Amino acid sequence: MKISTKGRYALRMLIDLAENRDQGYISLKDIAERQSISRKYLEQIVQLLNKTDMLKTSRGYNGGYMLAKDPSEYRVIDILEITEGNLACVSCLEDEVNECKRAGFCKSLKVWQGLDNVIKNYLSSITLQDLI
Amino acid sequence: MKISTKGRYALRMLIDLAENRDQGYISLKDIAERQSISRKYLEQIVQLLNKTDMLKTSRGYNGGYMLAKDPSEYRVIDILEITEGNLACVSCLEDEVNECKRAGFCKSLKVWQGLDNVIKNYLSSITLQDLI
DNA sequence: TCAAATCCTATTGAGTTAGTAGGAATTTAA
DNA sequence: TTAAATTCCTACTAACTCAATAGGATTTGA
Repeated sequence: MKISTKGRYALRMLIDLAENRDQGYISLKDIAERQSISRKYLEQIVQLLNKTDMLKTSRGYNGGYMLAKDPSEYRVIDILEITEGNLACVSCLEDEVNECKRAGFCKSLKVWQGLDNVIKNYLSSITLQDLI
Repeated sequence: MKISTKGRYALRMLIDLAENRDQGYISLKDIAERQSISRKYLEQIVQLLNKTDMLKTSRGYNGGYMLAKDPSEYRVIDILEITEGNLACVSCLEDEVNECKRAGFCKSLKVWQGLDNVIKNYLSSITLQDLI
């Protein structure tokens, strides 16, 4: 029941970009140093974010990344779903339709549905704006 | 960010015991069959619960397990902490005192503290009584 | 042209998960 | 007294995930 380094580092990176969003493009080298994260590992994580429209990128000399939108438009839940994968706390809640044969009579299911709700409600309520 | 089979199976086993608590000692064989869980695996999980005062045990012929207390006294959070280990959503929140060097200025920490709170509040609010 | 940066993909050691397996100890019924 | 049914204890393992490391291709500004 742990958030992995991918999700944690991604959030720290985006907070860093939000804090420095008046500085133009920020290189991974700078972020990696400020955040004490391996630059090579951060490269992989940023590619996950880069598949979405969250970031603007500049390659080559003086290149780097910047936020594509206002910090208030980055919900923590979206950041984590991109980097951690499905946030469902049990696998039978990963899909829209519960495929588990026991779903119809499973007494424990309501625990997981409720847990899923409080987690997702909470993470939906926070944006980068709240963290800088 | 998943609850493992240990926690899920333990909860299902205890719900089963709560539902059948007027039937005397219930064998793992019966529970394993009703719940479609490997008996041998369930043996390991029940030993985790058995280290606490949650269960009464009878060995030998016609032996089995029963709840030691009223279902309302079994909080889901306690069941999961015993079987899953520490439920903290990030490792820096596992101990009473946060040992992370970055804790003093980490902007992401408040996300994890808040998430930890909503998870633990929710899981503390549910008992076996609510699930039968 | 060179240096600094992103982009892309392969590999790997360590740890975790979800069991399987075998047998010892205990208890009751026949 | 013996056999069967049960818990108790511990070792093992295949598959998977995590957290990087690594090497180089590509792009771009000075």
